[in-house]
Parts: sequence; C-alpha cells; structure tokens
Amino acid sequence: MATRGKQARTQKPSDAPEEKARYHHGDLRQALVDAAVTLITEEGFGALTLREVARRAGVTHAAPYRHFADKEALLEAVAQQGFRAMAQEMRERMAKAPAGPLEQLSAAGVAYVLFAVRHPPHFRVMFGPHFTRPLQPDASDEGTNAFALLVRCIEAGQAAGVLRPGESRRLTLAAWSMVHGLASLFVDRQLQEAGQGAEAAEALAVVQTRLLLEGLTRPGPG
Amino acid sequence: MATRGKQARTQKPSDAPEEKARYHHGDLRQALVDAAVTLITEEGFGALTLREVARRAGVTHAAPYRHFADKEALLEAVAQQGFRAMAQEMRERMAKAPAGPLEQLSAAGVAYVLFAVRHPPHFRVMFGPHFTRPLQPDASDEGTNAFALLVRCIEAGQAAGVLRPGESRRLTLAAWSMVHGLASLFVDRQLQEAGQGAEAAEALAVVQTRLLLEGLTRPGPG
DNA sequence: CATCCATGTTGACAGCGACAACATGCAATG
DNA sequence: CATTGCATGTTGTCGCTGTCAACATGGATG
Repeated sequence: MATRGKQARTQKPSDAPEEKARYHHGDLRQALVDAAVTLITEEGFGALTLREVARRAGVTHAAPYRHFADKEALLEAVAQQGFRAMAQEMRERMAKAPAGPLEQLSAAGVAYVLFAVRHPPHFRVMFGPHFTRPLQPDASDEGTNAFALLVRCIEAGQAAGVLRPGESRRLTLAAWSMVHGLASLFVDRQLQEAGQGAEAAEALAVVQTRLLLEGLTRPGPG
Repeated sequence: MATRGKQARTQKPSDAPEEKARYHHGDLRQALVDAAVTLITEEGFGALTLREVARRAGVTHAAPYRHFADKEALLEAVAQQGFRAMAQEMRERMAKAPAGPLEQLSAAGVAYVLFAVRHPPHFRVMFGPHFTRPLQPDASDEGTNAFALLVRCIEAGQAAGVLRPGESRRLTLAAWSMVHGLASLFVDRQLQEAGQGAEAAEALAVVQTRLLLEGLTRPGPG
C-alpha cells in the first residue's frame, strides 16, 4: 500500500524477474492486488471475481492472466503482501515499545491483533481456506514471518529470567494461539459486543496479553 | 452424521416446519448437507458447488432450491450443524472429566480444539468468511453455544476461588481466544510441525490450556 | 378414487475461470 | 532512426456455475 512507487526503468528485466510490471498499464500487477483487496473489503469474498478485479483496474477480462496464472495466484500475492505488512507493523510497534522482554512481547501481540483488525481481507486470505496449494516459501521466510518475531521475544524473556523456562516453542505457541484467536474472532465478527474499532481491539489485546502472561488462576497470597 | 435416521412419518408437516424432507428422496435436505461436508473434505472449498452437491445426492441441479434459498443457505445449515455438534462434544467431554472447575474448563477447551481438528469443514464454515448475512440466531442460542459453556466454567472457577476474580467475560475471552486460535492454526495447517492427528492436537491442547491457566511468566519463588 | 401441493425435473440465461489467437507498443539492437 | 522481438493487453470462445421459471410427479388427505 505505501511501499510502492515505480521501479527503476533502466534495469534489465532479468535482474528483477518479480517486478516486471510497467509496460502498458504501468503497474498492473500491483493494481490488480489492490483492486482485489478493495473489492473484498467493499463487497465480500463472494464478490471477488477476476473479471471484476480487471474491470476495476481498467483492463479487459483476460489481462490478469499475464500476471497471475489463475485466481489463486492473485490471492497468493495478497497473502504475501499481508505477511510482509504484518511483520513490518509488528517490528514498528516493538521499536516504539520499552526494551523489556515482556513489553516487547506485548507489543508484538497487540500489533498482530491490530493488523488483523485493520486489514481483515489480508488476514483472511493469509489464514483462510482459499488455497489448494501451499503458500510459496517466500510467504514464510525470515523478513515476512511474524512467528519468528514471537519466538525471539519469548527466548529473550526466558534468557532474562522473566518467562517460564522450558521449550520455547510451547510458550510461543501459547502466545501465537492467543493473539491469533483474538484476531480471528475480531475479523470473523464474533466480538461485536466488544466494539469494532481499532481502539477497542487495542485495549482488548493489551488486557488479554497481560492475562496470558499472568495466568487465569488466582494469584498466590502476597 | 450419527444422529440422523428417518424422522417420524406420521407427524403433521405443520408440527415440524424445519424437518420437511422425506417425500421423494427421503431426507434430501440432510443428504445435501452431508454431501457438502464430504465434498469440502475431499476436494476443498473451491470445489464446493451446488450442482456437484446435487449430483452426489443423486438429484438434478435445481433440486436443492426446494430446501435452500441459495448456496449460502446450505452453508448456514452446515454451520448450524457444526455449532450443535461442537457444543455437544464439549458437554460430553466435560461430563467425563473430574468435577473441579479447572478440570471442567480444560475439558471444554480441549474439546473445542478437538472438534476443529476432527471436523475442519464445519469449523471453517462456522467461522470462515463465507457468509454475507449474519448467521441465524438459532446458530448462537443456548443449546448450541460453546461460548456459554466457557462462561459457566469460568464463573464456577471464580466462585470456587481458584480463578482470578473480576469481569468474567475478560477471562472467558482469554480462554476462548486461546482455544480458538489453537484450533484455527491447526485447521489452517499452520502447525504441520506439531503433527496432524487428533492425538497430537489433544496433547497440545492440554499443555496450552494449562499454560493459559498458570501464565507464561516465571512462577514465583516457592 | 380424486385432488392438492410439496418435491423433483427440464430448460434457459447471464456471469465466471480459463485458454487460444490476435493486436499493440516499448526497448534493445543495428 | 528504423527494425524487430517480446512482454503486455484484447477479443472470442468453451464448459461450468448459480439462479429462476415452467413443468412433471407422486404421497397424503379428503
């Protein structure tokens, strides 16, 4: 959405095989991705049609096939964009938070939930039932992997002695399940009572993150 | 799936307006629901077609419209069946668990995750992005509401003094988020490393439930 | 036995995903 | 600058789908 802009025009095509979209339309590939997201936002998944996406991008119904093998490939691009954006938002919020491991973990979790609330189409495509083939490895590599960020927070907290020791993946899975569940419930409109805005989601995420850290059981005497 | 069987045949149609399916086919309405679930399981959501569902039920392509207003109405029936089945499985597992509030809560959570793992199509339809209109109230009323079961467990635990006091809905949301997130991650194949079987899911759900109760932070001295 | 109406069928239409054949225009090459 | 190649976009087509209207059928009711 923000990190777009035209690419360098003097580059050889063989240098950047992924960004080959600047001929007639300018950047049809990205325009199609954006149109798909807008369409899902406005009309829902049932209205997501390759032909309508093409219409909104101002091209004919077969033009998308020059950039995507099929409808699913377009959704894969949406998912990849989503994974990148989510990881970036998490990193940004963590940078603004205090340096402590618990604060970093909380920031990561809140950012995870907030991304889902602010970008429901991306979140749903990323984790929804829309893919028949597994997502390309690029969608889960280092720079775009939110899970890796959680793992690092957890291990830092264990190293600092503020988190329960043991297999870090267990703790990570607990944190991931919590924020993913909260995000899913928001996106799937199961939490209407709690309010729909990003502020409500943020407040809820903060509270729930703390609950996860401290546990549901009654705190010991003292 | 199991609780089917032909309904009483001597009943007046006006007495049971919901179960009006036993004329030519016998019970086409339920057969269509079952065929839809099977089709999703075998071929994925992309292959879910009213015409294919009709084919598998042995009727022509327009027959489903005598039982469902449109494709979405068929999915609504799948979701309702799912909500009922999930609540029932949770009740059954809670009945087999010890009577303590924590044990009951754990049983409810584990059953929630297990339902999702064992019935992915139902779970995805129930919480997925497939509906343009909100689910019928029947899908979220008493007998079919898993959330209500969680609330009762939480409040019982608070009354017994073993759970943190305060707004019960906050604790309930934490528990719901955890199990819903775990279930979603399983169903959406984000947890391949942890194994795919129901046993792996059950073990993981038990561990994660305990982690939620006790918290991620290091237990105090003593 | 006669009738009615819920249930199932047939036929049709517009829209969709996907492919093949064709048209266009940038850009590298001379 | 003119030529040419190939990435990009267009047109036309196919089978399939969701949905509707008109029609056929046969159990239940009298």
